[in-house]
Amino acid sequence: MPMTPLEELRHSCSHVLATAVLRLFPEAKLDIGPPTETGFYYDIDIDRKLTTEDLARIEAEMKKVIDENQPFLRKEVSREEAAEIIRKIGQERYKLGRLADIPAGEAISFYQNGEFIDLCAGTHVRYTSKIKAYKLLSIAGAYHRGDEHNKQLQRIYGTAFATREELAQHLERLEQAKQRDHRKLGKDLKLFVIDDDVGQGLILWTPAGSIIRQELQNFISEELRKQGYSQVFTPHIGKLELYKTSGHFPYYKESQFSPVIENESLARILKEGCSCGEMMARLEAVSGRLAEQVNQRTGKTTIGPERVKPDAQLLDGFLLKPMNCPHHIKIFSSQPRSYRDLPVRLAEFGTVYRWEQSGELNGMTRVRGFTQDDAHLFCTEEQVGPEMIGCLALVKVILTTLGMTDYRVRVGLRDPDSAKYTGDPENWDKAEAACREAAKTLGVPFTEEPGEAAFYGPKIDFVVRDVIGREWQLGTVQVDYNLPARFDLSYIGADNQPHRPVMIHRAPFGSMERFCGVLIEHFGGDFPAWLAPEQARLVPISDKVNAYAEELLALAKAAGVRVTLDSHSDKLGAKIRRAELEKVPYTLVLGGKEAETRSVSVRSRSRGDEGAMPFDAFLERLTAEAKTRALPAKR
RNA sequence: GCCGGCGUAGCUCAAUGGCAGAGCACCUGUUUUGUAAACAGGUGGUUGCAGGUUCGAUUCCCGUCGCCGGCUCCA
Repeated sequence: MPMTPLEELRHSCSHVLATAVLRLFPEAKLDIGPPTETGFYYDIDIDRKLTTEDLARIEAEMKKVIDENQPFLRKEVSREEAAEIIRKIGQERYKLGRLADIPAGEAISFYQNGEFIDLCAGTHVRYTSKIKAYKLLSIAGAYHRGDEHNKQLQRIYGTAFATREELAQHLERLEQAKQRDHRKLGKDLKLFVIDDDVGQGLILWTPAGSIIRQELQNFISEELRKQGYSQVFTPHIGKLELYKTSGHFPYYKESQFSPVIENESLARILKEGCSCGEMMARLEAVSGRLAEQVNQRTGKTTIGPERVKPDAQLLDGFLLKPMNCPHHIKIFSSQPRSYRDLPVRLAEFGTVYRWEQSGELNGMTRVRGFTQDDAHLFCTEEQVGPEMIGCLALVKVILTTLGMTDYRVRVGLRDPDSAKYTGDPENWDKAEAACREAAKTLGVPFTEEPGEAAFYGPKIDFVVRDVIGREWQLGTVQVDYNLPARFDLSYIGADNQPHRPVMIHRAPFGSMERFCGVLIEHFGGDFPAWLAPEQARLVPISDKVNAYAEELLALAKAAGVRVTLDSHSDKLGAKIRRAELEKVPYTLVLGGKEAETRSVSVRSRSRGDEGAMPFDAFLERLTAEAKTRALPAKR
């Protein structure tokens, strides 16, 4: 694929970067330096730690390279010549491997600018002087070939644009992004906190944030009722046995909190003096009975003999649930089901816990405990298609209501070359076809991506692009033929024979935490009235009208409005400013005039001063706005 | 988990190998205000935590915890 002019510019800039680095640090070994969506980087292996001061030096050296106006010259060579050049310039360490990656028959080329020559498919701008606006941004560690078993190189990130104005705009956008970062706004607006004493990645929802979450949950619950879902509640833990049956433990052991071992089991193994290794082995082992059952239901050796131990050695314990499905499955299987009962749709705001690596945690968007707006649908083969469509429609309604219209849909299919998938290929074909058909009904562009499926079935993900261009995987709908077999689920069909239901997992928001995080940034804290923790603020201009203000406060509260009264002795301007900074949608100014006419002067955060109106009329307007879940008017 | 950077008042940020400071917020008083900051005073700190070097460490060193930017990962 040919590079766009901007990619070409950035790629050239990364060569200039490498040129400068080699001038300053001739011993540096280079790996690769491609353009990215917003800039470029170059991965460099060098013994000294690069610092931000080094960045400034490198940037200064880059300016010289650019001022030298070096032409970029392309040279096509044979594989042998290429290896020879790489050896000559002392860059064997990574470049020989990169050379080996080039498939036979493809052209092998070098690009040279000044003294610097690099194995590179191109393309480049003609002269280094074409690079007019660039900036080095940061240094980061990056594993060679993205594999954590390889050496970690130092990656220098930078960006470049065609003009200085565009570069300045880009840097300005980065600054704006920082201003609407949910971690900053979450602190400023007191939406959530994370406390070390509670734990990393564990969100404490403060009163204000809880209102937003509760409103979202109310919203989604309303939609679920319309669509025939049943609400359920299940506990935060489940026995290890349950997750051994489902296959989550120990298969995903690395990303789970350690199990809680029952006191009796713990006492027994302490008495036996078991090592930690032996303890883990016993925890992960299953009974012969379970192995036999699961293997029979799934029709293959899902649980190998090495994991089977005598019953007397097994340890009992509980797992903080990493998923809600096993609990919902147990509700489904708690009574006989007829085909007439299907589909059974069980929904829960279910909190799950996963052991994310510490370096991965990020505000509300990557956490260790989170609440999925989860549901599991148990249906017949024939119902998979229509149910999928229903799920997708739900996600669409939600995103539209919130004004999140910039999203794409990804149909995750199995990777034909991988053996990690469970279930028989026939079912996979059917499920993939159902996903594809359902996606078509959305009227939104979608991509099919092999390798993106879950191990138990294909899925449809909604990838939302936020205001500053980042993509977030939020809503997801997944088809599952695996768990119904592992749990031996059945329903009685019209033929009076047992049949295996199909499960659909779906979560329109994904998790409340991530979704709220993205939503905070989406609105930049300016929530629509229905979500705003504080919907209106009464601002008396002097304490002469405090009594009137108190009266309105009581009336508004009685009408269900989230309202406060600012009775500080500040001047009006200061109160307005405070309300603006706290992003309250409506500020109601009260003075003598208003008190006489039982009115309020309305200042809308999105539209400014709107003049006076009767208080009752305002209440009606706000209530309607919240009820219809209207989006804030554009400024 | 890995690489790098950073941890000073509730927030934003100063400062120094020698008594830790400002603005905002908060409290008190004065002011009674008409659409983005009235005035004055006051409270607030084991400088993330734990060691070491030193007469003396917030500053230098080691460890640890956390945060930030990446990498890896995300059923």
